[in-house]
Amino acid sequence: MPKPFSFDLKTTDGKARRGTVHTPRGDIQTPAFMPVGTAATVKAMMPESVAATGAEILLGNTYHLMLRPTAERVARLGGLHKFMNWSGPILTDSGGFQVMSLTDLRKLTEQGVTFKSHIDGSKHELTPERSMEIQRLLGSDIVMCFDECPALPADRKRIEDSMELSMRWAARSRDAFGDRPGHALFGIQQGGLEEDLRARSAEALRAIEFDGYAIGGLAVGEGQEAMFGCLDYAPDQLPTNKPRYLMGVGKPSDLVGAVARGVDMFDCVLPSRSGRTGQAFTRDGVLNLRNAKFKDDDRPLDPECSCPACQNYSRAYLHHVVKSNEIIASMLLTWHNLQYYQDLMADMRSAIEAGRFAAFEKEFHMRQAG
RNA sequence: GCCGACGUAGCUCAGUAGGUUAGAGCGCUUGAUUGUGGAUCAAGAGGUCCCCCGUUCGAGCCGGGGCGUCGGUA
Repeated sequence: MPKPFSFDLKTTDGKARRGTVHTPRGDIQTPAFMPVGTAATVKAMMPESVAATGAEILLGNTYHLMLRPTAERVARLGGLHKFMNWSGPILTDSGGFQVMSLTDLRKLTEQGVTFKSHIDGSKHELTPERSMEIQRLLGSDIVMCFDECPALPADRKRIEDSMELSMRWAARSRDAFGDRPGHALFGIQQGGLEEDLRARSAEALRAIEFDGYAIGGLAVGEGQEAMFGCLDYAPDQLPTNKPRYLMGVGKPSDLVGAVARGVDMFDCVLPSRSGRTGQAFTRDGVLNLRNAKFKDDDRPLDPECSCPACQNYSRAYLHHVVKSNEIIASMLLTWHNLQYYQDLMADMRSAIEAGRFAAFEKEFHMRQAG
């Protein structure tokens, strides 16, 4: 059987890596950005439009889908790909992040987490075993370990205990996942901003063996400088021959800095959420389309962008529909932001291939600042 | 013409026995947003309390007059 899931590292430039993740549902060129489609939809986007931006893989979410419409129903209806009309690979988060983000609605034990549904208040239990089962029912191509992720800042004891729990859960996730050719299981490194804890976490994960390794627990309140400080060593602690995925990151400058430090994959709600709140990422920095200064601005959002928002509409129009709360505002700005993110990743891939990533990084920062 | 109600922020309205710097919601002007609770949060600007006179130590509030809006009526 041909390698059903694999990673080819093609070339490196400094620490930056250019590779390809092969899956039965298609290849993913890395460094890659994965749009977030929490509830079986990238909000405000048709799946074919998401594909048109160049995205090769999407995220789905265990927690949200288990509550509604439930994993069993998705399975009965033919799996998540068919259900949401996305034929490419899908990575599913395990619900671990909601352990943190829904902190008021959950109870944490060694066994797992009990959530109170934010929809109707009903109780639901999530364990490593149940998370694996849900992600299998969804038909996820890249399954994430069930982990726990403390918000920062947190004291060392809390971070250490949490990391060790996540490592025990990683082992349980591995056992529960079993052997599923064509489907990958990624481990998630924790350890906050403590280098030795990160090292111990990486060691534990490498001993278990995964198809890819995520760096979790970052971009949770520590700031970019501290995050980069951690990324100066964290990726190096993970295997070189497997994809490295920085979870939940980030702003364009976060992506560039993380690629420079050896990260291959990203996901973030920022381009889609910001699109819905009027914020646009462009080659010349961030624009907030709510701002009154765009009322009479006849220029395109980003003249170098190929997306429909930039090709067919003015900043004045985008301002108007944002202020009027029109649905098309979310559609156009989300599309633009996702296009910009994909273009940024493509530019980084080209720069690495050409061995000029350092120069790219410099130019990027100059334009964003200017 | 007469009777009645009303007049406070851009809008809709609160405003407690008359008591410091007059409030709310929405809107407006900004900012935040990182493994999405279609979420949320933060900051700011904005007032001749319709006008005049009076009572009072002190008036958005009480009295008189005027103006305006709305309703009723002839």
